[in-house]
Amino acid sequence: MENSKINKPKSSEELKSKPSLNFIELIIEEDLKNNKNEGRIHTRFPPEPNGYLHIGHAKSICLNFGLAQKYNGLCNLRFDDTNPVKEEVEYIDSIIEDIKWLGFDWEDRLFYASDYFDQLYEWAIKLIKNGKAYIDDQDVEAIGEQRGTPTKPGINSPYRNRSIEENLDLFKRMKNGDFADGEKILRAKIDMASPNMHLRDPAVYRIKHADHHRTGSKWCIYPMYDFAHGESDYIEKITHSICTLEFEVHRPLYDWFLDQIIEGNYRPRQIEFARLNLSYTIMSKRKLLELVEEKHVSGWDDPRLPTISGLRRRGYTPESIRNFSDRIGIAKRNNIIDVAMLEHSVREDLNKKALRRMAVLDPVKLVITNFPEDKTEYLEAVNNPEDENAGKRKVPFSKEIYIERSDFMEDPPRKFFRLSHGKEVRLRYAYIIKCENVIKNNDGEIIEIQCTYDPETKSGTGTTQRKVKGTIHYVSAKHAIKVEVRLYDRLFINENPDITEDGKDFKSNINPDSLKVIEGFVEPELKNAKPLEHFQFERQGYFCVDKDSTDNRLIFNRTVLLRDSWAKKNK
RNA sequence: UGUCCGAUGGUGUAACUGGCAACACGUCUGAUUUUGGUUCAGAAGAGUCCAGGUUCGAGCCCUGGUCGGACAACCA
Repeated sequence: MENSKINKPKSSEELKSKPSLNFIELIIEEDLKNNKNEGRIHTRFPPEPNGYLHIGHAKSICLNFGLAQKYNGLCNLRFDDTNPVKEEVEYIDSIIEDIKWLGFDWEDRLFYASDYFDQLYEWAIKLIKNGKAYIDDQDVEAIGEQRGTPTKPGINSPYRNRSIEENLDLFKRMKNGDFADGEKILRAKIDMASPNMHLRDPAVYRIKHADHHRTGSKWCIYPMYDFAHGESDYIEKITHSICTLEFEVHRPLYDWFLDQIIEGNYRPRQIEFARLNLSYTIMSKRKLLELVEEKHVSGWDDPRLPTISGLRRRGYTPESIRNFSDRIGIAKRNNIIDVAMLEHSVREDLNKKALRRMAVLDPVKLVITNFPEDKTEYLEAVNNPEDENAGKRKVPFSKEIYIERSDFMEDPPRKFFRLSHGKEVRLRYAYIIKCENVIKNNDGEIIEIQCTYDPETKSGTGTTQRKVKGTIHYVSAKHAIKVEVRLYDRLFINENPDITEDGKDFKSNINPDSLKVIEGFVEPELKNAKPLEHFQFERQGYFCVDKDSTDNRLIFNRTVLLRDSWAKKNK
């Protein structure tokens, strides 16, 4: 009878019908099956407002909000604002803007840990009353010394066995402002010999005479993360509290604090996953701050930064970031994702959406000698071959045009499909031209290319039998708009910017050529382009209008290059 | 002489309660193409960290190693 199980193949139908789940979804589905927490799924995204959100946060946002959507649950936005000296309103605003932009909605569930300060204070008193917390008079150093090391147990504080009454009184006086910062601290009474450092009587409440962005001067004591976080989850009825791996060691403490207050069957569960790492990118908030403050970049929204606001300004779309998040998956092992994956996600999205335009970024003048002097022809051009609804436009064409310097070569290699002496190419949407002559200046630099065109080869007439291998883009000289173009490249030279020579820090790996500002010519259709609009400059890449643009001067940011198998082959 | 976590192609993620490894990115061919883009067709690339064990059968289970990561803030 056992044999019936032998060699039973999986049918491909079976495999298709079951989309693979990540380990968190596996946990959720198990919980659902057991009707845990009445079958509710409730997650939260809990940023600390001490910096701008980055692509790593986007992973977490997509995870938390995505899980809620998938399982018909809810996801709260909760600011973890328990440390007033590090947190600022500017960050709150940017975080809200970024999550909305990514396309997620917390409805009326915008919360702050500071909303719960009263309740948290009550629970702290409960801890004291139950003999689970005490006031320590020692300073940071003394407490640090007593904590031991991961391999050496700590020792008890001399204040560990104060009476409950004294603790209660002292705690109240802490709250009332009778003590200076650091003079007293409330500690959980757990186990100074625990192999888990976080269980060695961790801090619960510390004194900070600082105004809070929401509670003003009401408090001069503030709860620590470990205490506030789990209890806030409990207050909000969160079922799955998802955070990154470094909090794994905190989980026993998360559970311990919960144990002190929990009533009934409902209980939130902390689950950890591996944070996102991207090659050639720095993700640490502290280091990003450093780049901003030391002006290595123009600000938090510098298009070279992996911040959400930077990516937005660079020209990334919310869809591309969400798709990226889906693609990279969720697991517990440390990872470094190739930025090529991110770039693929934008190209994929922008290919479908971006209107095509012609732009010459490194211009050289080309004169069509047999084209009438004052004539302008308006040629019909497709706005987006991937989207019929995008329509068409007219592109001006005249005797003098600009083409890309790299589209002409005097000594072309094999398989060079562009212009060279005596060779022909098609001008996109226009005619086939033939190079007759080249004019150089005294330095040997080409300043003008002279060509003839064949009027019989006009695009779209369908009469042309002649085939040419290459098609190049151009902009009519007298119709061209001069614009600024910011060419971005990766901010760091190293795949892992943290690997440096001895004595140097990650900033020694900054790519000196991460930004090149140039002037180029674009077709007149672009005249009224608005900030954040996306375009594909044909044969070059995707570009996005920068917010620094004015009526007189358009500025484009290069989002990403087009794939270029020719360039790759010739590397 | 600690505790916790992890280990699958170059990268990342899968493989449902064990049934000889799939998908995506990347790479390389070729076709199509008025974007050297897109699209399409195809290829190469791992035998799952190591050693044992259980089993008809192990990437999945067990034991022991190895390697990597996290933890000693009155930060989150």
